[in-house]
Amino acid sequence: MTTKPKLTIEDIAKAAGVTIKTVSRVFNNAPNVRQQKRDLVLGVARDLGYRPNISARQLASKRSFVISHFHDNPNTDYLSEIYEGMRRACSEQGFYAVAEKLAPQKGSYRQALLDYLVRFEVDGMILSPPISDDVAVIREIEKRNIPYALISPGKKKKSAINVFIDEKNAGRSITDYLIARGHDQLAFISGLDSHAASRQREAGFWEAIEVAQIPKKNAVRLAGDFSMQSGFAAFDNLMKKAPHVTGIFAANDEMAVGTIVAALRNGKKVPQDLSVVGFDDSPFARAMWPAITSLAQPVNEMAHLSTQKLIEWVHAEALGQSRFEFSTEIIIRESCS
Amino acid sequence: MTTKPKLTIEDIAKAAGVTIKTVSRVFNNAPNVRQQKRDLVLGVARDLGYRPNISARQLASKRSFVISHFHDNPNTDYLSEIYEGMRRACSEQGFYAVAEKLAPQKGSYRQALLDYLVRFEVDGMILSPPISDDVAVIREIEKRNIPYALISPGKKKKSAINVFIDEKNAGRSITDYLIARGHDQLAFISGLDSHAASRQREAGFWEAIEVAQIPKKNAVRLAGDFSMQSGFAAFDNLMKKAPHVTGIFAANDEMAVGTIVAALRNGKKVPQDLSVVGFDDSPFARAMWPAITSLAQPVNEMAHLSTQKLIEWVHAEALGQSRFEFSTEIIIRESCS
DNA sequence: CTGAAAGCGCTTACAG
DNA sequence: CTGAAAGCGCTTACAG
Repeated sequence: MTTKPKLTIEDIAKAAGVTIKTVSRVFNNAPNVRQQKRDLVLGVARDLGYRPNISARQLASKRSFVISHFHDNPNTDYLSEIYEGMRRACSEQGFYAVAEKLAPQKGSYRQALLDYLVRFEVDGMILSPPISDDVAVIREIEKRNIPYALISPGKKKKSAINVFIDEKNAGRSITDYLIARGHDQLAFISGLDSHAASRQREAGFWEAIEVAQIPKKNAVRLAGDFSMQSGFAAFDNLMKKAPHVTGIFAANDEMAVGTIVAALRNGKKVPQDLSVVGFDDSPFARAMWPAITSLAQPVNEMAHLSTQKLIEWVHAEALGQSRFEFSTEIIIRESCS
Repeated sequence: MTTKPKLTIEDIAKAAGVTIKTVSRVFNNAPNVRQQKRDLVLGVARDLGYRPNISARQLASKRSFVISHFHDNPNTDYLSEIYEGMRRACSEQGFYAVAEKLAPQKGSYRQALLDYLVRFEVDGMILSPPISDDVAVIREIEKRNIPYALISPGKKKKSAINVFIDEKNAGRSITDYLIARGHDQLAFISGLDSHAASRQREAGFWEAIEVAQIPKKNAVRLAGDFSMQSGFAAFDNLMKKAPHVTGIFAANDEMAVGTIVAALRNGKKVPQDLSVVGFDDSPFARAMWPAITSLAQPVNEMAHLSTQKLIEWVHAEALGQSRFEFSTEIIIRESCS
């Protein structure tokens, strides 16, 4: 590409009347610079349109300035929210965001991760479910002292950044919502058991039932795996096991969609004959007809904060606060009456 | 992160008994190295586990080694296929793949693109629909002499890499499929008119009808915008305008899903009462119930080839072959009888 | 065609 | 706390 006369750290130093060391410090958020000088340098840099050269920083500092999200999850809506949150935080701080999909055919997570870590020498990693609970992966990362963040882990790690919602409480509140609308014959469609979130959401479901003093026999658990197909199957199962159920809580929106489609095929109207609520507030939930009432978690913000805290950790070379809980909300639409 | 003793170009040069210049040439696919020496160097590098330091290359060569996909398209399945294809090609060649989502609230494409180009100094860009037909964006890229590739452009550019399928022919062939199954009352649900692909698929639809000598009045066009909601609306429209239609070709799978859901809600069975085919072979098509017969295009491969050719262009500093057509296939499932 | 050296734009010990 | 200098690992003119 065409190279216009590129500003260097020296140009800024001269223009601000300081040494390049000071400029370097300012751009690395290092201590020992008076606020006044910091503002001066930043002002000059902004006026001149200076941006530090990433390659030079990488080479000199032996850092990669790469934050990587390692994942194996077919939910592209979820993944793209994470990527977008990461990308925002990275771009604010002069880092690169990389999303690495694990190709299952390539062998084990562990081997793929190892290859990856050796290759890119990332400065920080973000893990999302189900990898955020993969002890072998976490062990490899810790062995290399790479700062990392866990999004929605089943088990929080003291030595990592943990960003999460209260899954149980979320499951509880959306079940409370079903109950408040008058439903007392309920079903829960689970996700994959390997995702801690599914188990926790289920715990919330049962808690709501207990608190509302609904007899346990009036509630049923249907096994799913987060896929739309498992939502179809769950509905079939429901018709066999508990056809009297009127309120369903699916552990994610895709299964809610599957359940609704299956219900329609069987001549049931949603929400008149059957109320269905989902989880995630995915584009799906908005797009479906009827649009799906769903519990929303701020995935984009969670990824953004994870990345910010990760970058702070990289700079400070020490982990600060390690737990960050986000709140959720129920987005009310038409699938539950 | 922990730094193990890092191999440099000098270590490889010594081990192979050549100068660092030769090693550098080998890793840049530069000419003037005998095949024998090339193999020797690559062999030594592989044995020792050497990888060139990207930052050093960037700094010395003034290249960024970044290939960027600039997009504004809500279809995350499509986007993730593109990203994955790019990422594979980049990782094979020591480049970075970056996906940049245009935040619509930030103002015009053009401004966002400018900010972006200045900021990252990318070595190559990939544009996908609808941006692959945005003349203002293309003008800015050409002004800066940045190599770029267009995925599925409406108008091919001689000065760019064009990777595409024959959209019209694809639309023709899936319509032929509907006709061959005995349907002679047909509907086409269009996508956004700003996407050339939708117009071309429609042209194929009408061609098939003409060739099959089906009276034009037996076919109808319903306006959609690629969203699931527009599929719902299209079905409603269809019931008003042409309730006798039995075969529907939706310009993408999301609209096919919407149409099917709407049909189910209205007590119609798919495919018994209504056959529906889609386009893209998205995860949606596979997951729906009934699973959707759809025209598949190899998006991942298209992105992979675009990126490979882009990197070749960057290295050679000249554009080679500029047009690459991919073939498509119909994936037959249950939504069309 | 090949070799020795300068240089890319930063960061980081190391003296002062 | 600050300044001058070395150095990160490559590529690229520039002499030979």
